[in-house]
Order: sequence, then structure tokens, then C-alpha cells
Amino acid sequence: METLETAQPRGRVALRQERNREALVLAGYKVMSKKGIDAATMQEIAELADVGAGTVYSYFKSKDDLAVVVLERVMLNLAIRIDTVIFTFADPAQYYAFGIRTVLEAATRDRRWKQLLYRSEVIANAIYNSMGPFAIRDLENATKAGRFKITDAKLTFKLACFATIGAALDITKRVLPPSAIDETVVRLLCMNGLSQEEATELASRPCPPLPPENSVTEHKLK
Amino acid sequence: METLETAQPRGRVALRQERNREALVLAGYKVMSKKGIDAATMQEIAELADVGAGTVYSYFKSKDDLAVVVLERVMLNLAIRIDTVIFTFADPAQYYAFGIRTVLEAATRDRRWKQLLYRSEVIANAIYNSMGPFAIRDLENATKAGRFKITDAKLTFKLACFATIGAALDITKRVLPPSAIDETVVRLLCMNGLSQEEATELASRPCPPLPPENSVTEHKLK
DNA sequence: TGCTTAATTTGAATGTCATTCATTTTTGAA
DNA sequence: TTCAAAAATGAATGACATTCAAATTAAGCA
Repeated sequence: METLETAQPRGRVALRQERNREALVLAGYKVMSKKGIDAATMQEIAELADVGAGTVYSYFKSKDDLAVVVLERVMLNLAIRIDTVIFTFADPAQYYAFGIRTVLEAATRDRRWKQLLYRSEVIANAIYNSMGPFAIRDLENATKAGRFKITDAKLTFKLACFATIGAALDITKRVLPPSAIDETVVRLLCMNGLSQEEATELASRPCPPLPPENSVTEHKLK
Repeated sequence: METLETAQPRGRVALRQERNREALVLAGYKVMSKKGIDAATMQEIAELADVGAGTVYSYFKSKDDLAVVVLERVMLNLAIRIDTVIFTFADPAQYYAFGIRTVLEAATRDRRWKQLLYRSEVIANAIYNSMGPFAIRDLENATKAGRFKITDAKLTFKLACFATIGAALDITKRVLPPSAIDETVVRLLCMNGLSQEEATELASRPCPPLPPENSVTEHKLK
């Protein structure tokens, strides 16, 4: 009984904090994906999360810190959804190819992503951190299988993250046509040591549909 | 005599404006490369250029606008210096390889560049705009010569710009070792359709020294 | 040379936040 | 119920980027 009594009150605070943190991440996501990271104000985020303006700072060191958490959450959600689908592929190289394409399509088609694209080093690093464990695994597997020829999977994926955001920005701004998605995938596959022909073939394989956003219950957003 | 008389007073304003503009770009470069773009204040830049704080805005729309001009100037200076050296290469692919390596080394070794690296989409686009004419020419020549196999030189170089900044940022932050420069060059050459072996060989060729910064008189800085 | 208008420059004032911090509120044990 | 500690609050602070009314300068004209 003693443990139960001490556990309950202790849990209250922890639970509220968890709820507040969750509410802040969600509010941050909503406001930032509507207005962009810079134009989002801490005031509005705090109000939407129903906490005082100062409270945000007992959960996050700064606005940028919150933005990083928000972005990593979005990316992890996408990474997990991708990961539920790729087991259908026989070719290990296709795991990576599909991941790249999916990120590019999300970044250029989803209106909520567009606002987040500026501050590209923040979002590129969020992709790297959240999707990296999956992507680097795929790169290494495909290299072991002899499909890719790379020596440093981490560096390779880092380059791919930044390049992807660069392409996505230009497609969003209509400097590049939407068809640049295909060519970007081809180039990033070439970067892994595939020939132009191999890369083109791999990039043109059909893509399975992704499970819906909210299917990732552990990492819900929206 | 008439033309001389009207030319003189007219020239006075124009001359002063040219001087002011130059002074502002130079001051912007000095302050931004010392403190970083965000921490540089318009007040300090104006003071260093010896104009009123408001005057900056009759030359540049905003702080970011000034930053873009400053960065493009730095990049153009480097591009021109690179261009004076590459005629010594027989292989057209080497033009591009040397350019990529030189940018990476400048970005990671020069203390003044480090501060400019954050705001990566600004600097990546500055590289693209200033060095693009040279780099895209090199990419297309090397493709015609059968060394590279790409279909869209502009897109390819855009990806390379963002990837380069991503690598430079991590090397600067010591997340990646300086040796990542070599591997980045190799990967970005593979991206152009070279095999791993071809890319490694090309990346390892000796590099000639660059002419000094101030040798580019048309585009002087510092 | 002096007069006049248009263009340019000026820097103090404005407005917008991110962040801080003195108070207030809540918590949980006694 | 009482109390000390922890958390939350939101008004106040400070730091700029940008604006704008006033001052200065330029240059055509008599």
C-alpha cells in the first residue's frame, strides 16, 4: 500500500509534465508548419498548448531546441511508416531508394512540410538523426550485398540529407520542376556507386503506398 | 565641355553611392565573418561602413539581402581564383573535382567561413549562384567528354552545393574528421556517374596552389 | 552666385519577439 | 491542516531589425 500511495502523487506531476511536453510539441508542430519556424511565436505555441509563456522554457532550452524536437518527431513518424513497408522489397538497395523518394515527395507535396524547409540545416539534421538509424542500416546492408559501394555510410547519408533538402527547397519554390524528384533520386543512388543505368532502373521501380500518418501510435502527430 | 560639366555632378552621387555600397558589403563581410550572420547587427555594420543605420536600407532590402550579397561576393572571388588555375588540367572532370575540394577546404579551414556556415540554405545558394556558371560549364564539358554521365547539370550542382555545406558544417563541428573532405569529394564525383575507383583516383590527384585572395581585383574583399 | 526642389542620409523611435524572473500556485509528506 | 519544495505563470526586460520625420546635400536654373 505504501508503494501505491507514493507512486500515485509522484505520477501526477510526471503525468502532467508528460502531457504538457506532448502538448507543446504538438502545438509547436501546428504553429511552425502553418507559419514557418521563424514566424511562429512562443506566445502562440504556449497558448495553443495551454501553458504560460514561461513554462515552455522549463521543457525546452530555446525556440530552436523545440523546433529540433518537433522536426525529429515528424521525421521519425515518417521513418517508421517507411519501415513498415520496405520488407516487401527483395533488393536491399531498394530500401534506401524508397526512403529517399518518400522524403522528397513528403517535403515537396505536403503543405505542412514546406514551411519547415527553410532553416535547412535544422531540418537536414533532424532527418539525419531520426531517419539515420534506418537509412544507415539500409546503406550498409546494400553495401554488404554488393549493390552499393560506399565506405562511410554515415557521411554518405549526411550528404544525402542536405542534398535532399536543397532539391526540395527548389522544387517548392518552383525553381525546379516536380520531375526533379526522379532525377534527384537517380543522382543520390549514383552517389552510392551505382551506374547511371542501374540507378535509373532502381529509381523507376513502383513504390508501395505508405500507411497513414496516425498509424504510428507511439509517435503520434496531428 | 557640356558633357563634362553634367557628368561631374552626376558622377559625384553615383560615386559616393558606389563607395557606400562597397563599404557596406565589406563591413558586412567583416562583421558577419567574425560573429556569424545572426549575431552581426546592422548598427555595427553601418558604423564600420561609416553611414547611418537607416542608410543601409537604401542599399539593401534587409539584413538577409545584405548577407546574400556578401556571401555571393566571397564565393565569386573564390570561383575566379579557382578558374585561373584549372587550365593546367588535361582532364575536364578534374576542373569540377578541384572546385569541390577547394570549396570544402575553404569552408572548413578558414575561420572567417565557419561563421557563415549556419544559415546553410543561404550559403548553399550563394555558392550555387556565384560558382554555378563555372561549375555547370565544367560539368557539361566533362559530360560531353564522356567522363561524367549526367542529364541535368544544374540540378546536380545544386545537390552538390547543399551536400558540401552539410559536410563542411559537420567537419567544422568536429562531428566528422577532416579526412571526410576526401570522402565527400569521392562521393560527389560518384554522383556524376563515375565508378568508385575512377572517383577515388580523380579525387587523389595533386592540387595546384590557389592565387591569393586579393589577386582578384575586380572583386576585391579585405 | 544664390534659389529651389528633389534625392539622399540620418539616427531616434517603433514594434516585435525570445527569454527571464519575482510571484503565485500546486504538490505531497507529515 | 500545514509547510517547504517544485512548477507554472505572465508581466517585464532587452536586443535588435526596420521605419520615418527631419535634416542635409545635390544640381538644375536664373
